[in-house]
Amino acid sequence: MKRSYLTTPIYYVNAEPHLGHAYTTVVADTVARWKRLQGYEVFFLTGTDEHGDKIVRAAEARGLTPREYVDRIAEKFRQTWPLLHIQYTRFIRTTEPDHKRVVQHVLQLLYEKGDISFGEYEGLYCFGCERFLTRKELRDGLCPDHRTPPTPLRESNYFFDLSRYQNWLIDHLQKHPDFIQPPGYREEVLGLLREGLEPLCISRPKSRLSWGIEFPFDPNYVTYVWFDALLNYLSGIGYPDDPSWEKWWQVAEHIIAKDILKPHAIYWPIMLRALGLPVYRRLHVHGYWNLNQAKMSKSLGNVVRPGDLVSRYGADRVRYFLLREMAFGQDAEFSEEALVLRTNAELANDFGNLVFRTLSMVGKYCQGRVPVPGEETPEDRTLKERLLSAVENFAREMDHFRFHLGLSLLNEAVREANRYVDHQAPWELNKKGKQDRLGRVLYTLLEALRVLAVVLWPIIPRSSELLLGNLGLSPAEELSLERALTWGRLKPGQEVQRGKALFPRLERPSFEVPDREKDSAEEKVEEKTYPLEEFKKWDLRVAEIVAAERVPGTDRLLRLTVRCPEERTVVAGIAEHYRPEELVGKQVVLVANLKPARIRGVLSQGMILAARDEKGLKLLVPEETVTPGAEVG
RNA sequence: GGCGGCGUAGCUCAGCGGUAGAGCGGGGAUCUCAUAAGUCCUAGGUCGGGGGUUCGAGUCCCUCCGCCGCCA
Repeated sequence: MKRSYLTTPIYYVNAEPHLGHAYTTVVADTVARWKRLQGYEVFFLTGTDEHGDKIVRAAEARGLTPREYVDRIAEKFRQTWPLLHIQYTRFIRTTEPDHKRVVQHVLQLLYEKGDISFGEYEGLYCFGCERFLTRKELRDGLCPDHRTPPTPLRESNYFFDLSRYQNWLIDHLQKHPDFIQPPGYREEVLGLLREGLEPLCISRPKSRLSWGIEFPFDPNYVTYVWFDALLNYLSGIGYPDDPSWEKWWQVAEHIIAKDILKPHAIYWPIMLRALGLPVYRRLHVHGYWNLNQAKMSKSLGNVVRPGDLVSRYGADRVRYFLLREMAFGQDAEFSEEALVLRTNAELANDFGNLVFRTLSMVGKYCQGRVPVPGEETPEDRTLKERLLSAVENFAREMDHFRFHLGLSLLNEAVREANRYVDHQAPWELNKKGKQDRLGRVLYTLLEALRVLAVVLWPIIPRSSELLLGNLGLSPAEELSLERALTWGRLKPGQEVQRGKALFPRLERPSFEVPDREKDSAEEKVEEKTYPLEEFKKWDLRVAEIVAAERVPGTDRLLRLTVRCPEERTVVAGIAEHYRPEELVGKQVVLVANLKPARIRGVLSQGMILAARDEKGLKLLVPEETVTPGAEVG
């Protein structure tokens, strides 16, 4: 059995999930699905990193214990991934007892081996920040945050001696050129290694930080940062107790963003080496998404929340854009405008429309059944061969994480198919009653759709499965690369559905700030009707009320916490009509892109819709329960 | 300060020694099965500035300018 073990980093829970997390995880999920298509057994690990003083401070700022805080944020991560159709095998948290045991086991082992030493460290400590500052961070000799001089402080800590393994690692990198990909990052690591490695401080005294994993041989210290976090890749597959960990570890591939290259490319291999374990097989490093604010709608704000994007554009569109727009390894620009333009052009106009026009013609000309194909002509063969060869090249690119190149190859094949439709003109064949020829042309197109649906599954899983269903096929049967490439699986006579458009074309958004004066002048001459585009500016969604309480000192105001799907606070003037306790659990309609307003000291991020007449006020609610965040329109 | 990367058509980028490319956007034409979608034609950009190597340089070397990483 071919196996694959893929990991994302465990995400640090000092912030909520953002676009960068989403990208890494989408990549991992896509590769996992790609491997499954090829018949691999896959273990896909993701999770959260939950120790450290930043967590303690973030928790304090919200009046929570670290435990309460990490539970809350970890849950947000866990809930975000299904929205993007991500299917991981296991979600690991560094605060789990199993993980703690592994970390302690490893610390003990390395301590006994002599790789961990105790030593004194001297540095500049800021009591305000509760941490040591590097000289680089200082501004005019002062702490940049507190504007106070740092205090020189000595502290004893445990250190992991990296330098003993430096030459071994250089050697390993030279013998395995594709250990770190793309190659630019390998060069960077070799550069770092040539400069020499300092001992890595891996502890914090408990007096200063208690939120961590205790050293098994010294209860006065806890582990710090990387030692704890990196080991998740082992504890996540059951190391050392569950014997199956080894079969996964042999094929481990890590996917990370470039900001954590050093720990993954240097500390981690050395830790593994010190433990006497084989190093992972490969490290895949990607770049950053730069947010182009000018081309973003206002309501998304500074941090792009994956849940927001999905509720606006749908998971498949978002996944496609992320993989298509970024050359893996390099930085890329993110904007909603680019997302709309790209997915309109490639998913709606080219691919979606090819699907729709083909199924539509089969409906009209063949009674909605797979036609009996007539004799194959060179044109048919050419389309088939170009498509299959595009898929082969796509496979090569996918294997190398060059998703953007792979997808552009499939786009070329889609264009080829659109050309084929125009040249063969099935509507002409139908008029002239050339049934055999018509059957062959539409059969060829249906087969092309089948192949595309399967190979696109790793990128746009939901749409792929819908399409296979419309073709009268079962995804469970068809989702195999080998089967995809076997031409002629569709059986004449089988019923197909046209279905709805897979990727409805989106209006091109307007991101310019509206010119108020001009708008109002126009409104005066216009009647009080507005084009549809006006309505589409409003982001209306179904929100579920998870908490409600009166705003103190007011008669009319309630403070609501809603899920849509992210959590928001909304102030609503409905206290005269609804009691807080009867609202919890109710689904309502939220205006999600209203400018936030502070009402009685509470920041309200949206407005709840209600109808009012002489009898009072009634909230607008969906007829049946829907997914929180569902679009209203 | 050290190491590295980048700067090519309006936008996003490919090209890495031999007559400047793609996609999108824009402009024009056309079919009508289709999601105002498809298909066809169309962009004349000192390839950041300057110098050098070469028969010949976005493509190699040097230097300057502007961005951006990593390290100290």
